[in-house]
Amino acid sequence: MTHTSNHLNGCHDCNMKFNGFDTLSELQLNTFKDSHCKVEYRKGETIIKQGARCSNLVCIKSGYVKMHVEGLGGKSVIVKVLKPGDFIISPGIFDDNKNHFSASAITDVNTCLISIEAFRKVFHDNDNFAESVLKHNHQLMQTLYHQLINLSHKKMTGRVADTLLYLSKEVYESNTFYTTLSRQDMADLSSVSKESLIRILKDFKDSGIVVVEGNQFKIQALNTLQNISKVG
Amino acid sequence: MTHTSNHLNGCHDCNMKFNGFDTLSELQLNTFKDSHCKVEYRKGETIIKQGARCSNLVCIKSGYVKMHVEGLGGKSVIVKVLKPGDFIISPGIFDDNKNHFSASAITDVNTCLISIEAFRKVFHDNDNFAESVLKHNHQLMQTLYHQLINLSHKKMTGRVADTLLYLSKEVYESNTFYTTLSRQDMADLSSVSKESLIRILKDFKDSGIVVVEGNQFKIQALNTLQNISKVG
DNA sequence: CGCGAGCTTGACGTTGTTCAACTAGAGTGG
DNA sequence: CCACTCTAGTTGAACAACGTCAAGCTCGCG
Repeated sequence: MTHTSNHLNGCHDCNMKFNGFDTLSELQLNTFKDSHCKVEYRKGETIIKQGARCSNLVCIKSGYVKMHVEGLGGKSVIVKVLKPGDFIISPGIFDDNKNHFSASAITDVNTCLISIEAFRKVFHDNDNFAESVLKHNHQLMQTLYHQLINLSHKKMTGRVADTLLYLSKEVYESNTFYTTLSRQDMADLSSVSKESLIRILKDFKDSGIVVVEGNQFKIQALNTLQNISKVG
Repeated sequence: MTHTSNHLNGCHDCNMKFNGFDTLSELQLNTFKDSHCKVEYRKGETIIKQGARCSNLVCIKSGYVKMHVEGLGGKSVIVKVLKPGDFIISPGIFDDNKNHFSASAITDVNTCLISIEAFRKVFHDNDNFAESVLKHNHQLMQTLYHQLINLSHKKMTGRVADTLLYLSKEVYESNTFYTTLSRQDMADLSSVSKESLIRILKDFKDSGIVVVEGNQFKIQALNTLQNISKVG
């Protein structure tokens, strides 16, 4: 053994935090621990690059990460914002071994990287973990369906309202939040141009729906916002 | 046993055809066979209804099925067109047990329905099957990413070109094909209005890129079409 | 103090949806 | 066999939505 139990206590803690890791035996946790790397990314750094070979399962211990798909002409769509406790399984793991999206740090981020081999092994050994993984996948897929509807049927105001609600409910879990996402990021999350996002944010601000102070947001009229999101 | 081996020969054949079913043992195939129902749907019928509880894994033996997400005001997006050999695992199976999309027959369709319990059992018993399922999932997810890019970054002509290429390459596997998708369906697949789809189709026809005769299509200038798709 | 990156605003043109009218084919019932 | 209706497809014109461009602004930082 190259690792002692003591040396890895920190990592043991970090493994335990993730959703779906609860079905793992000591032995399986050790498989992860043996393969893991603790890596810290600075704000702005790319963690996963679309098109590159995928080599790791990325677990986020602290910080926030945007998961985005790069399209034509340098444009991209942000699919999801990840927070501590989330992990990223690249959808190429059992397929073409390539990443089909990118992930970038939007704050400084502490991660625990687990090798694909270790992941594969545990996936095969523990059917309950396999179920967790599939479930995790399905939830991501539901996010994607939701995004599809958003993009194709809602107009800008609805999508921006959705973004604010998403950040408030799912990501920062508070009616008031400070985000490190830039306006461009928020635009990518809503699939509108940066300028349009700004204009709509101003509208919301002028009509007293939200308070905006730079990157500090406060949702004042939750109902109105939810209604805008619903109607489109 | 309520089923004899003889009685189920037809079904044994049908199970064997599906991608990812190759890792199943005789015993596991029997688990599926015991739970299965042969059901025939007529063109236009709903096979899976979004929001309803999911009760089956649907395997398509013959015919074509559109998989679509229903949005606001009766609008919907078609995510994928399924053909013989494909199967549908509802993303709610290990989660909220609900369907997050609908599936409808666009021709008469023969299906083999396998109960979720049987699926769950085999998923847990056979780790290679579990891997197949995850892989299947990942491929679907890649389709969704692709769609996201399409919707947010490409304009109409690019999306319609994409639809034609998709139908030609992935679905009907030929440069000339007859589709049972209506114009509205094709519009939903491209996320444009029916009127816009028709206009663009006319443009393509007038510039000699495709030959359109009702629902019969022939792609003449593949390169041009691919280019339109690429540029957006 | 001046520079640069990100943010904001306005004006403008394109894109694509909506509405309405018209057409063609496929039943349906007298 | 012929109106009659119903649905799907098609076309045109008007309008709204949205992105792009260009300019000015703000704030942190050297």
